[in-house]
Amino acid sequence: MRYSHQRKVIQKVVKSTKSHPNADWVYKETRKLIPDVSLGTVYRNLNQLVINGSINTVQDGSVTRYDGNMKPHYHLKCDECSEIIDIEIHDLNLKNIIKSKFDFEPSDVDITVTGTCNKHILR
Amino acid sequence: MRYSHQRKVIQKVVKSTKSHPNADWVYKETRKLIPDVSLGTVYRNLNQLVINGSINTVQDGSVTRYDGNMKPHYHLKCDECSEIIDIEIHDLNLKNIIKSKFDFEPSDVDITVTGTCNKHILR
DNA sequence: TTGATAATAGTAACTATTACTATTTAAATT
DNA sequence: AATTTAAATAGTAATAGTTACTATTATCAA
Repeated sequence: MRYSHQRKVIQKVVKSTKSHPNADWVYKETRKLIPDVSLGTVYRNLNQLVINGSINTVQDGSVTRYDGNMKPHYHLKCDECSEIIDIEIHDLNLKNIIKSKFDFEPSDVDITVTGTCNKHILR
Repeated sequence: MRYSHQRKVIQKVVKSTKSHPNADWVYKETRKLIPDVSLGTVYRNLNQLVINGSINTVQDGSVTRYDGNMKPHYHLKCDECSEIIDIEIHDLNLKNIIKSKFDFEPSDVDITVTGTCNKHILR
């Protein structure tokens, strides 16, 4: 893959936030730095960055969000404010459970817990 | 909600399979039984069946699939054949872990494990 | 410096889904 | 049983998110 300034900026934009932005947000942020970048370029580069392992996706209903956090982690999604929060849980051992119990060779475990985040829990 | 023949048939179609079909498959199957059913009717009724707790959804990338299995369960998705398989794991205790460790009130846990199903594991 | 071709901007097209509207149907009321 | 009412429908248009296309521009190897 050849260098491109647009891709470098798009990667920086995604890595700059923990908000799990969608393509449109990335497009708007990138336009602040490269005013005539096109939406197609943003989509193409987001896909390429995912393929070459620089960023991840989080599926939020039918829209794809992007995640610059490359450490293994899971997601909490608040029903009230739709915020997506990264969490790290180790020793969950889910891959081994699945491998032994279900005759399936796991490559990736995706966990999303929906509920209410601390901003909306009344105390 | 008023009775409708279309909705009854759509529900039966979804409940008749473990294949987690998308709306278009449900539409085609329903047309075999009600030839002039419209795609809009299928979507509207699928959404209503989800709301009233008769069926569930599984998000498969950007397309919504439907699941007649109402027992608590998780999903395995094969990278080779795209098949989605229901699995039951009990005592995973994830809600309690999250509640205690992350200041978040969980309502639902969604787990999808991608990998290779037994049809494609070479032995 | 030049040549090959990957990447781009801008736009059109596509896919999954929802919205709209005149007509039909379920079911409550007479 | 006939009438009324509003929910549900078929058919179609519209929308949102994303991908494809094409002429032009930029990277980078020779």
